Amino acid sequence: MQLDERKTKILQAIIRNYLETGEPVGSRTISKYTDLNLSSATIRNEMADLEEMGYILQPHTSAGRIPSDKGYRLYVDTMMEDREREVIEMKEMLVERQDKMETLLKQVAKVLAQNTQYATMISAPQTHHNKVKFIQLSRVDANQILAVIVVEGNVIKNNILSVAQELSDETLLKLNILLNTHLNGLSMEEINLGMIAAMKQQAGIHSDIVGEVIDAVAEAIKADEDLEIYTSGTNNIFRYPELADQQKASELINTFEEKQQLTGLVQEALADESSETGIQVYIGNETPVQSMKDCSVVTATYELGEGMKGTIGIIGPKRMDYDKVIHTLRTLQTQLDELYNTDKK
Amino acid sequence: MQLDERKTKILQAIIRNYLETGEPVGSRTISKYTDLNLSSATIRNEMADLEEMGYILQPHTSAGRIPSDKGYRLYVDTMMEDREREVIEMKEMLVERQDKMETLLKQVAKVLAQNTQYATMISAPQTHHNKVKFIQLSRVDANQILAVIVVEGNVIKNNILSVAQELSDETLLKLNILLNTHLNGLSMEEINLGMIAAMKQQAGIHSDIVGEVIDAVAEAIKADEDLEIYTSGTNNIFRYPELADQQKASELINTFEEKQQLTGLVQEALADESSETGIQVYIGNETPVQSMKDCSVVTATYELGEGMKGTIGIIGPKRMDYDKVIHTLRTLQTQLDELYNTDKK
DNA sequence: GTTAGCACTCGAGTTCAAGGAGTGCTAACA
DNA sequence: TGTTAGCACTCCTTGAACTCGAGTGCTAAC
Repeated sequence: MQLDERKTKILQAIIRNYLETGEPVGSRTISKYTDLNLSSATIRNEMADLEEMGYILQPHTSAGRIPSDKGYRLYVDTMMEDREREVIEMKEMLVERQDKMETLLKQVAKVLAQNTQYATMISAPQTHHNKVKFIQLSRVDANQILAVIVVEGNVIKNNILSVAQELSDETLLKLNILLNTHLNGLSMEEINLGMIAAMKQQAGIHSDIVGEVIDAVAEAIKADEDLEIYTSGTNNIFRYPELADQQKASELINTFEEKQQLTGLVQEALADESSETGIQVYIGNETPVQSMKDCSVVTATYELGEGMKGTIGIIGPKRMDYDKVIHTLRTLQTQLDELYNTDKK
Repeated sequence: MQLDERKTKILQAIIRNYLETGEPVGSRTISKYTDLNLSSATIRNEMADLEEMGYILQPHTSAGRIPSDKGYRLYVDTMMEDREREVIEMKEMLVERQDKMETLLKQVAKVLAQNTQYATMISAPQTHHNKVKFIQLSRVDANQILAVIVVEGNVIKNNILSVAQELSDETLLKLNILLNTHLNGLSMEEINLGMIAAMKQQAGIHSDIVGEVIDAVAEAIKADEDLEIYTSGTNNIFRYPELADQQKASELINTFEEKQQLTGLVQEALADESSETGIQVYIGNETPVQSMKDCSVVTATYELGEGMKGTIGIIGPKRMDYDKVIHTLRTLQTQLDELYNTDKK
């Protein structure tokens, strides 16, 4: 069987209607809804075909039809209109110039959740590919040393370490020079054992302290291997009856709380380069996170220059407003881009 | 009417039973449950009295009784046995030596939630009363300066600031000395405008840059005025049917997400010094957070030396296991204390 | 003061019928 | 040959009536 133009129009109408109401839609509704001027009987025939083809399904006999995952998929891939919508100017809300990355990301997640009425997540840009820009040890106390490491993208990590024996100003200066000459310009992965050994040797009598220091530096650098994820709008799921029952709500909320469960989403989004826009749509079982099998997930990757890539995700019911979500994410991508660039100036 | 011994025993039995089951408890149950050897009829008479006195109430005629807020209050204040319980050794789980305060607190919240099966929150110790210990400016780039501020308790704040004109090494050194001499040993509140003006003057031709720098420092210091709160176990509320309906669940989850709504709890807990143990119990409407009017909240303050005080909260149904929760919190208090002290070594 | 007994209340759960939305099929129509 | 009207059928939803049982309050007897 072929999906001719009329079938397409009917399917589109079914999906649109279902997106709005969340109720199964019957033939009579469609017959009035569209400009096809067909009777409900004809629509019924077509609907039977569409069901056979797997685009829609009936929750039970004598109920209307709802889109299947396959139907949504078709809709997202080919049937969405690129209708212009007023997207609330998120930038305005964002540019209160949050210096801290963390606050910015939290803010983005929140604004996005308010905007879309879905649950949102955003992963902090991964930085362990970034190069070390600057290292400094300073003495805070007689036996406490503060290590500050700045990497590209102005991400700052720091660590306080206790040393058994007091270091002189001179030693500290030497160590600073040693660390900077060896490590500057290297990415975190490039720092290896051989290099550390070499540095220890050069440090001479202070080699044990260097060891301590380097360990601390390495630790500070590695600290955020497990990526930070911020979420917002979790309780928006209660807006959609199909997700709001105890079982599902509990699972979803758990997923949002145990954020590492969301890493799968981030990996997937970053890995899949198929779409040039960096926007992906996962419908139902397509999503890599088990607890979201009754949801749809839209992810977008963003980039804050210098290769700092992160992922934004919107999680809602299958009948989410794909047009709006995708459009919003696009806008957000460009706005984050602009924000980063004006930031540079 | 007087609350004699028998009435007390019966009330206690009602509460105990209700804590376990969550169901209204009837006279027959009590008559068998206790060692009083009274018939259900007698119990009924006593229950009528207890109801009149306001300790218990009936959801509807012909249902059993449930404790009122007043009943719970009496129970918590006077009737709890200090029965020894096995509290799972949280310390073991904590002492994986989390250097970062943040990770430690998140861990505490999580372990506590797993332990008690309630929702938990923990506020980061407030540091703006603490004294500045160390300030350092370093040049990262031609026109980027890194400001690092360490305050008592080894809390580190940092900020990258852009300067229009490049600063020489010498200027930087001067500025560092200037900042340290003026600000060291002061708490954040003690830094005022007059002092800043004086510093600007001393900086001479660099006064504008000093302004910038000090603004940045002030900003970095003030950054965490709004206190950090970490939560865990939100979805535990679904374990208790009386909290799990859509309306309440949604509100509660929202409160946990919009963490600033929890600040009320923290303020209250820190303010109220009535109990020497630092443990407070809020039942139903007693809680300062509106959305928790159907819950009970137990808070404990903890102290990590050097005046860094924070708050731990456990939020559950009114029929929470007060004994266990309070006991667990006590243990946690001492363990955090020990952890801090071994940390110092 | 305690208890047995009994009538009564009220919610939870079940059954049943009515109502309605929606379907599939058939036959007639253009 | 495609479209449509019509009709019987299915199945969910709603609400009323009913039963059941837990629990109560009250009274009278012990």
